[in-house]
Amino acid sequence: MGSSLKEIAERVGTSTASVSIYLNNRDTKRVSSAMKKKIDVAAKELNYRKNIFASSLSKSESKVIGILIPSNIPLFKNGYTNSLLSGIQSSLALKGYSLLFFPSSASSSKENVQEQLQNSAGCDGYILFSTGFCTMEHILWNIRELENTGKPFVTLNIPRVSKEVNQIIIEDLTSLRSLEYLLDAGHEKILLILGRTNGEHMQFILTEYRKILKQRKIPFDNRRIIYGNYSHKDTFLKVSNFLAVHRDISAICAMSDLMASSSLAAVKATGLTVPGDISIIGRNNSLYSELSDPPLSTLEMKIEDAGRSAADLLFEQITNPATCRKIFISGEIIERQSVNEKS
Amino acid sequence: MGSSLKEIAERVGTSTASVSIYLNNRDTKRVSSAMKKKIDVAAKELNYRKNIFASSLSKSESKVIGILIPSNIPLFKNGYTNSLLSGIQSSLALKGYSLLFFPSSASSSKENVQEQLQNSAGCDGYILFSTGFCTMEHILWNIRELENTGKPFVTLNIPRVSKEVNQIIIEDLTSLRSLEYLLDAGHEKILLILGRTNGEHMQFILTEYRKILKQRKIPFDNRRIIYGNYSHKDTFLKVSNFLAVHRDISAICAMSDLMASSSLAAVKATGLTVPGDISIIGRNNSLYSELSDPPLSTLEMKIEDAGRSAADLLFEQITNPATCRKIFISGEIIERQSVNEKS
DNA sequence: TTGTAAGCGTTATCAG
DNA sequence: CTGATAACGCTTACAA
Repeated sequence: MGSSLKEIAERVGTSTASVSIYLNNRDTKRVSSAMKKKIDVAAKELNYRKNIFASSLSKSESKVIGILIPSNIPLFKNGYTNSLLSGIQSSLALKGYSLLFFPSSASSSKENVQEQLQNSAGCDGYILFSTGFCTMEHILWNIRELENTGKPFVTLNIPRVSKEVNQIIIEDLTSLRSLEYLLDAGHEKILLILGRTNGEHMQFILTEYRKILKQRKIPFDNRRIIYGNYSHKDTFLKVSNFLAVHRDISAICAMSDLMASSSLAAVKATGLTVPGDISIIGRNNSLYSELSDPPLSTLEMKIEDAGRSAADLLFEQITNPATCRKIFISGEIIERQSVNEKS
Repeated sequence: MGSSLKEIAERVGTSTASVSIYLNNRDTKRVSSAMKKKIDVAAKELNYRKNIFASSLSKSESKVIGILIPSNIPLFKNGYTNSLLSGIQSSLALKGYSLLFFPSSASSSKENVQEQLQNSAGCDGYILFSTGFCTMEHILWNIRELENTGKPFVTLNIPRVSKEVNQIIIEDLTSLRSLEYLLDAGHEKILLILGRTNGEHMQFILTEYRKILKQRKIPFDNRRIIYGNYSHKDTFLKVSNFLAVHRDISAICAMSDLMASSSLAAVKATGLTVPGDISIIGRNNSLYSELSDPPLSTLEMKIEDAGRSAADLLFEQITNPATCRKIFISGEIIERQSVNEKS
């Protein structure tokens, strides 16, 4: 039952100072070994456990990292975000840090982060996420809020920002490397499957898309873009509808493995074969791509590495504050059996 | 920069008490509206944010729930655990609770929880997970540790325990309902694909397995059990090897959708068809089962519901401590296109 | 080797 | 309406 240092001290007849010091450093010379034993016994009997709030307050160091996610949709549902988190946690846990996830009920991504930050003072640092829903304006606002805390923080999953902030930049977040891979394989008529119509990420990708087409002198055709909402059903339906009308494409480039899988299902359903008639490439190297029949080639984005890097960078800034850094994570194409050379 | 109530109070010429009370209740009558405005200005200028550690210490209430996971392998990697967490978070966030994940470096599940608990006093409650790796002995030990904290807690993902503890019992964790479904469809020679050889869950399932076979007067055949380690490669390999020798089975019952998908791939690779030659059923109703070709029938376990229930029960125990409760979550079979009636 | 006491930032009580 | 002040439980000088 919530015992305190004071209770232990009283029981063994010493000061809280001695108890605290011993419990935090069993090798201390400050406490006699007789007293050490007594403390051990009392601590066990009283079920002593350190109060993290008292300790953090006293030390002005909490070993707690606040995770700020600008959305109030349920956490831990998105495979992509989970990989990021997994990377973060695996690295930070080694260094003895806990992770704190705040509640939020606001509706905009801006207010969400603000709300989470409201009761967060005392954390040793923060990691700021962004999602596909965020606009650049909100992202910058959130960064400003975070700067005002005076605590170290790093941003993750956000397109490159000119501001002087610690950033892990997942290059392929805004690249179309997988599209270029198809292009290099000789495909020209390609169906592009994006996630959502809104959000900053997709804007970057669209810009990139036009740039690539221009470079290769391929006309831009609005009809060859589909928004699959990262949903199996949506993607399946939209690709099916597309194929019912347009059979002239030779490849599909999807911005997630899930949507690639769904496209695969749609292609098969129309009687076409992969990669015989249509080549498909996904993104993420998630299990979906590996389990598909045929296994899908994909753009592995090194998401977990990104999470780990974020943690490492944050740790660096906490222990030894230095000038801001931007770290780039670049992925690679995983070749499996869903892409053919186009002759 | 970490400003405090005191700074605000000094700047506007009042006491910390007034500032605190106003900031926690904007409608208070204690503070004059003139003073309210001044406080607002100062709070904004100084970037005031409440220190969660000081506040929690003072109130003896933190609005923080500790999540105890008896393993130090990276979190957020397992789809099953993530669903549980998602359910928990979605419910607890509504009630204003934060989630705290502690680091741990120990090797045994018992020491892990102990370590996490060590610095955890001050949380308002705990949720104790168990994994397939835990033995019953460790689980019970962990529960005892938790009882010693005197704080409310609920256990999740643990087989039913006779002790008086709050428990969310996921019935299908230890059921073989999907196997019975195949049996009911007329299949008798069934390949059972379990996860791991160790851990308490699988022991329960094995016991259940023998019981069911006995009831139906089907001989137990050790060779018809494969351990897929929840791994695609392992499962694919082992099922392939199995089929190379034994072609007499008519169905496969896998304890995860992933392993079901992998089995499907293996079956197809040998030239057999699903469900023509072999029926397959998975477990979890994850996207894997939906995306497979053909889509796999599966046992939906209502994992997220379990997480939500855990959160709700914990909240109930925090706000209005009562006698312990055990809540049962039962799943249902999702019928898709991978199971045929065996004539 | 040990005890005393100040302080961490909030909240809550109580007297005005 | 308001200001002192004593908690909350722990850490850390500083003294002894």
